[in-house]
Amino acid sequence: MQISMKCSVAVHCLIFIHEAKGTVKVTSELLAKSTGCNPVVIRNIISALKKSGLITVQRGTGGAELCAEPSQITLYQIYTALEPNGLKSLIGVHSCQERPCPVAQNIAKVLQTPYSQIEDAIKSTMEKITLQSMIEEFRGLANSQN
Amino acid sequence: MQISMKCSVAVHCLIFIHEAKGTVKVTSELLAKSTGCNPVVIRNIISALKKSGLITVQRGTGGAELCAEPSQITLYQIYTALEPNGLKSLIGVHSCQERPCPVAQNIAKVLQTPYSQIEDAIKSTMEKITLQSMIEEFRGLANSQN
DNA sequence: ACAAGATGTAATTTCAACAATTACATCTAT
DNA sequence: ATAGATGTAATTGTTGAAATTACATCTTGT
Repeated sequence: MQISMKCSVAVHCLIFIHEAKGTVKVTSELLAKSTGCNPVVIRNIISALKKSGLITVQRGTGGAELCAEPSQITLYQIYTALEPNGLKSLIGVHSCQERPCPVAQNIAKVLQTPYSQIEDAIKSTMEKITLQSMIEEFRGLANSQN
Repeated sequence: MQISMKCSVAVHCLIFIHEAKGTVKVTSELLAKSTGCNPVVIRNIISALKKSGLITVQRGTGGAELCAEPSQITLYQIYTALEPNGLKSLIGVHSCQERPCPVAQNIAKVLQTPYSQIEDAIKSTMEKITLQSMIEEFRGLANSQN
């Protein structure tokens, strides 16, 4: 599966939560309106972010807040919060090991090294991207919009 | 969508074609047996590789052969042969631009920079991986199997 | 105490993308 | 001509993601 929309929606939510701080109570209903997703989808994403310690959510009364400075939150943290299997799920290998052909029996192992290299490259790139940088980008865009 | 199984199957086919050179005629039927895919799926993959100039296929009589040295064929070439949209298709962004919220209106642009960085990282990693290196890996594994 | 408004999650439905399959036109060597 | 391939369009599963439904649980205000 792809680096799914979930990740984009999560970043959306985190920016929203940060920018709304002190002005309004951020509920799943509100985030659903902003992102265009269903409230339950939002709650699942929010729940995953919470389990990873990126945000706190006030049970019952509602309201989400960041747990850390945006400069300390990386895109990789956000991604892994949402994808328990991590980057493994990004690349697919066909299964054919039981077949009587030397290529079939070894293809999975042959692909392991290249695919790991790709995963590592994605990981280290994601680790360099912070929520802070995305918020700054957002503020620049939002200001020039007026 | 993911770096789909198609890519793994394509590498499988290319190794097969290379290793079979001079021994048997490599038909889509044969590749289908080895990979476990349907012959038509193989023909589509083979057809894409052909259009990119990586292999030649003898129309009518059958038989596929590499067009270049394995050391000159990179994983990135293989991948782009199969995915016309390239790495763009790997990362999904939710659409919410029409919504009356500054975050919603700008999120797509905010994500553009990070996602481009990820795509570039994947691309340059894939460009460093050659069919040659995968064939060597395969031969090492196949030999130690005996 | 209890109603209102939230979150947390399980279960189901919907939907889109991918792969498999069917079908058939076309090509090449014998 | 025919046998054995490739090239592709069209259709049919199949699978996984997202949306939705439903309901249990929590917190605060009254």
